[in-house]
Amino acid sequence: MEIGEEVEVVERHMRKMGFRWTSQRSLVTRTVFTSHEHFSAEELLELCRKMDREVSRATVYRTLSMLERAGFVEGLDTGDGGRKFEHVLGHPHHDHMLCNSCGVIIEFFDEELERRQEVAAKLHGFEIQRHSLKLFGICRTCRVRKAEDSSEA
Amino acid sequence: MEIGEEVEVVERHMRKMGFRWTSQRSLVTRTVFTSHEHFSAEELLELCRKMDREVSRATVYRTLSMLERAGFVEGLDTGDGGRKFEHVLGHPHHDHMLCNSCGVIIEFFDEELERRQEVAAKLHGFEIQRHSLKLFGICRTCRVRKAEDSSEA
DNA sequence: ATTGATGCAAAAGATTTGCAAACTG
DNA sequence: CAGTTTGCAAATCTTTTGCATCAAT
Repeated sequence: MEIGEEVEVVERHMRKMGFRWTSQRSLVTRTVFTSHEHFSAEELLELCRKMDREVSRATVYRTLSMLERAGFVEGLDTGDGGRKFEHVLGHPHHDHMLCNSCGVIIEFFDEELERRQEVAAKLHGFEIQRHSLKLFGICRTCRVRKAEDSSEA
Repeated sequence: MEIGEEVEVVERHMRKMGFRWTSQRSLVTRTVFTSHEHFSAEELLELCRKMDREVSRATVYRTLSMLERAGFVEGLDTGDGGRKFEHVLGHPHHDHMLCNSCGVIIEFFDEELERRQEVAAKLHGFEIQRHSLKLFGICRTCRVRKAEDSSEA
């Protein structure tokens, strides 16, 4: 799916929900779908301001939260109090590994993990609406680097 | 393990690490291990102030963060920007289900889930240090209540 | 024209920090 | 005693909100 299409899907959905489609909402939405990395709200604001340095912080925050509630964007707590976001459209579900050393975020998916979560939920009569699985640790690159550092020393 | 013992374990560990053991650190630690629910930093401050209304917010925050870094306390992002904490000593690892309706937090554990996470990590050369799995949805009680509400209506 | 959306600046909530004074080892 | 830790208040950081103005339908 190209970015233009994704933005149109969002626009149609928002209009259907009775929201107005403004140039700001279009800008923020385009920026969200152009960003193929995880971004914080402030980073999104900066990215938007590169296109239009007049957008207000409030509008970016409001639009981001609108996109999140509509399910086009998902928030990800980074474990240290921060939050990152990613777009979801045309981006199948996945979980995350976060490197405590370099901060990189790796996406992964495991069918069996998904299944077992449903099993565990059923056992408690719990109905899953969404889930969040994060593995915190050290990524391959950092492990290699550390191994090298210690052999050099 | 009784609360006194847990506090002693923490005290010994902290002293060994070269930290000083003050009345405030003892108070915060005792409060953390007395709390058998998930608490926010501000709630912990209030609980501590019930024992000693002189403790400062900064000290409670600093001690909490010290306990977290030492691994005696774990933080849990509630998905809406908030953070809750729980003590870990003598409290085996578990994951959480969070009810979006009533806010209750259910703890659960599934051996197979743990195993699969390791498998997924290995596949990416990633070394897990800790993980966080949260299922957001509706708990049994709320589901029953909703079913009743709709049949009454 | 109506009503929702924007921008601003102020407010709010959570946590951190600088520094003098108090306390621990 | 020396070096930590505390308490306070101010500073940060992130996000939200009130309200007058502007714009989409």
